[in-house]
Amino acid sequence: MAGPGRRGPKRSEEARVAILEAAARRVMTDGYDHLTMEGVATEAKVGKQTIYRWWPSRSALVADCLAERLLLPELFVPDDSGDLHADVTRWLDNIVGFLNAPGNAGLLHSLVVAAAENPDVAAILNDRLGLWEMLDERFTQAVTAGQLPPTTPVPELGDALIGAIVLRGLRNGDLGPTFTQGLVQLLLPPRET
Amino acid sequence: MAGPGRRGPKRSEEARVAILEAAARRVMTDGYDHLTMEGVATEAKVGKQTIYRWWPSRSALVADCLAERLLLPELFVPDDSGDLHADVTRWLDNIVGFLNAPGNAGLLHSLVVAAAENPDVAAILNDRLGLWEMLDERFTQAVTAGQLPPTTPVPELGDALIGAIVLRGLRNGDLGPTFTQGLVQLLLPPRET
Amino acid sequence: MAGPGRRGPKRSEEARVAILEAAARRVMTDGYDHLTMEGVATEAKVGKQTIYRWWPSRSALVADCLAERLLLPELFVPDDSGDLHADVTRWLDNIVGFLNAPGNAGLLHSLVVAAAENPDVAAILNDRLGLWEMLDERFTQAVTAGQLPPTTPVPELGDALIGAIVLRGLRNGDLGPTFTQGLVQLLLPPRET
Amino acid sequence: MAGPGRRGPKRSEEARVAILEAAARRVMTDGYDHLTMEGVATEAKVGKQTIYRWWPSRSALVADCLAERLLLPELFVPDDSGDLHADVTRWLDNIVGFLNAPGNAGLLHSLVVAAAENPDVAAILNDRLGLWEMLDERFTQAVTAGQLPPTTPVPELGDALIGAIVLRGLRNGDLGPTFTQGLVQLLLPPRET
DNA sequence: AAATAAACGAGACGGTACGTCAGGTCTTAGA
DNA sequence: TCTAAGACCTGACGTACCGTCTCGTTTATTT
Repeated sequence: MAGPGRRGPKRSEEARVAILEAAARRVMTDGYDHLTMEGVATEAKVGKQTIYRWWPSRSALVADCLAERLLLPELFVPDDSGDLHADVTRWLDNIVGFLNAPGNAGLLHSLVVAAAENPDVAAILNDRLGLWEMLDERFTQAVTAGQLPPTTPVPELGDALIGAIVLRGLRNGDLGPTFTQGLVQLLLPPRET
Repeated sequence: MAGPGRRGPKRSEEARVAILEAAARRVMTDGYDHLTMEGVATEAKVGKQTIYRWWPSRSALVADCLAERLLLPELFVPDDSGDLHADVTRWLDNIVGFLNAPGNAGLLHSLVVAAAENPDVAAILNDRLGLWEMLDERFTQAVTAGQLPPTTPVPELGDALIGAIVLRGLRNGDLGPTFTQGLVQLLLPPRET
Repeated sequence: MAGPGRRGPKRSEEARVAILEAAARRVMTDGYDHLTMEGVATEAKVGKQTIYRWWPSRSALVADCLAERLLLPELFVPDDSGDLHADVTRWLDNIVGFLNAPGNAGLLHSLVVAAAENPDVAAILNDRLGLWEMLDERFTQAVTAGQLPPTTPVPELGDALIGAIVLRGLRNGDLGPTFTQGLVQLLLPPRET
Repeated sequence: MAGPGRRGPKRSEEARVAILEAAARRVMTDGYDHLTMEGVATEAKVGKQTIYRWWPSRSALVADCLAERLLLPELFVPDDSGDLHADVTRWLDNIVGFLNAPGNAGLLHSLVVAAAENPDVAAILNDRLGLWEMLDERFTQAVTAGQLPPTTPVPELGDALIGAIVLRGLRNGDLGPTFTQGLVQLLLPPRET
């Protein structure tokens, strides 16, 4: 967009940040479906056109918020302590703990809606957030280490894990220890003791 | 709403059906997020008030469409042939086949959005559609029959199965045989040969 | 627009009047070029769409204000006392007095702009206001009565009279007795005494 | 361009002319009310600031276009052949011919609007264009020569003449020979035969 | 039968937000 | 230091729908 030998003023970093922060704040408080461009513009003290100049839609705005870690600040990297059960359990507890935190009640709903409405958001959630990537890595490592059978369908394992969480979350179902332990027991081979 | 000794005309079944069909058509063609009450009213040749008289919101409308099987006509009942692998594989192929069908491209997205925005829709998808219920039943039966270990966390198994499908669908990812076979292999114990 | 056997609610006279009055007020205070649809809507406590439903543009709004005598309440009918000089002088003084009145400073400018931008406004000023028509009538009568030569080009006489006033007004020039007397002397044959 | 011993570039004559020509072109084609600063800047390949540096408003731009004869190239100087009727008739025909020329349809409207909205434009039209001045001169000469009575209110005569034209033009009325002849007959004393 | 009342189609109403256009100011890089 | 480019905040544009509220018509019960 901005060539190297471009004339004119540079994009205002101040405005950019103010917009993203306002958008993230609105999503957290009111949910994605009550997010409006005008609301963001007002809250960010910015002209509407400044938003539309750089983002084509509110979902693109949310995608950028995600990319800048303004909505999901934590990375949820699974540990690699050698104990797969423990690592996955801890990872699950982290995520579930985050989703159960007071302010994050509607966040999952918002992100799912945003992702369903805009492939870019889905892509960001996929790639930039790295949930799948990190799980794949950890599970591939587990296969190498013999903690998982070599025939394990790693991608499906990730989908099943995250999918179960999302589904439960959408239904406002139980996201407690019963759930996480059930998942671990279901998806990981019995711990050899 | 309509007392026994009520005066005046009865609720018009014609209008009711026209509205639901128009709504279902719109969701199928344009997606849930482009569904508008005015659009439905126009397409159903009905006054807006007639919609608002009976449904409080567009998501309630979609919930009713679901309940009337106008959006998901099939029931996806898992077989019980005694061969769990085969039954689950067939069930998965049915669902995936439906989702991959030409007209149903955006349907999953629409339903997820509707469910995320309105708990009633989520409840309908849960209860009335009976996906979880039927899976639970089949898996419980499998536990009884010794096809699954008695410790199997049945609810989580259902969530993992459906969750993986939904997640893949949302990302427009591969919903082919590799995926379904991977899921079966992952979630069911190895077939005893 | 509204057929005779139309169902539905009737057009709200309250809203119609509020809009016209707000528009007229704005034109009087701020001038036609600062007239905005949003301003009118706000001042009339009306939705914007209610304005656009009935008037296609702000000039149409002004045209209607004129037609309803909200901007030019007086009719400026020339007398017919038999004394043409006196009658025309009185008519001129009326008009000039109106234009010179405190609140009406920018009105002429506004109306000229509105008329130049929208033929409908021009037509209203022509026909409904009846300036030309009344002058034509008076002058035709004068021709009949022998107060004007039979060859008098009556339409041009009206244009010259009104045109001179408009031109002076636009330039914020002198609109005093010198001007009116000059016009009378110029355009009417010398008084026979 | 830059004189010797001068620091920094002088005002770009190229830019100035390009701006004025673009503005004049826009007024001729789209009319004054569709004239935009951004449009002129784009068409003149000039930064907006370069316009605002030298002209405070679009009406000032139009005023300058007038002053540079980019909009009204002709001067409309009345002849002084000794025959007042002929001279005025010729002058009227010139003006009317210009206004009736194909490309000049909306020009009168545009100029009237610009003049009504901005006194500077009105002043330019008054002074620089010299319509009134030249008419005054010619009529004063006519008075001296005895072609007009000594009591003729010369300024009002000019206003009546030009005002009639403007009014007719605004109403898109007839600007043909009937009109011009009528005006001459009305405003000038009968030709002495 | 007449009166009554609800449901219907139509659509006007006050609003909110949309996405765009232009205004006028300010900033940057190039000549 | 003037220019071309263009980002910025502001505000109005005209449109799409929202959910509510009349209208006048059409049924279906009571009285």
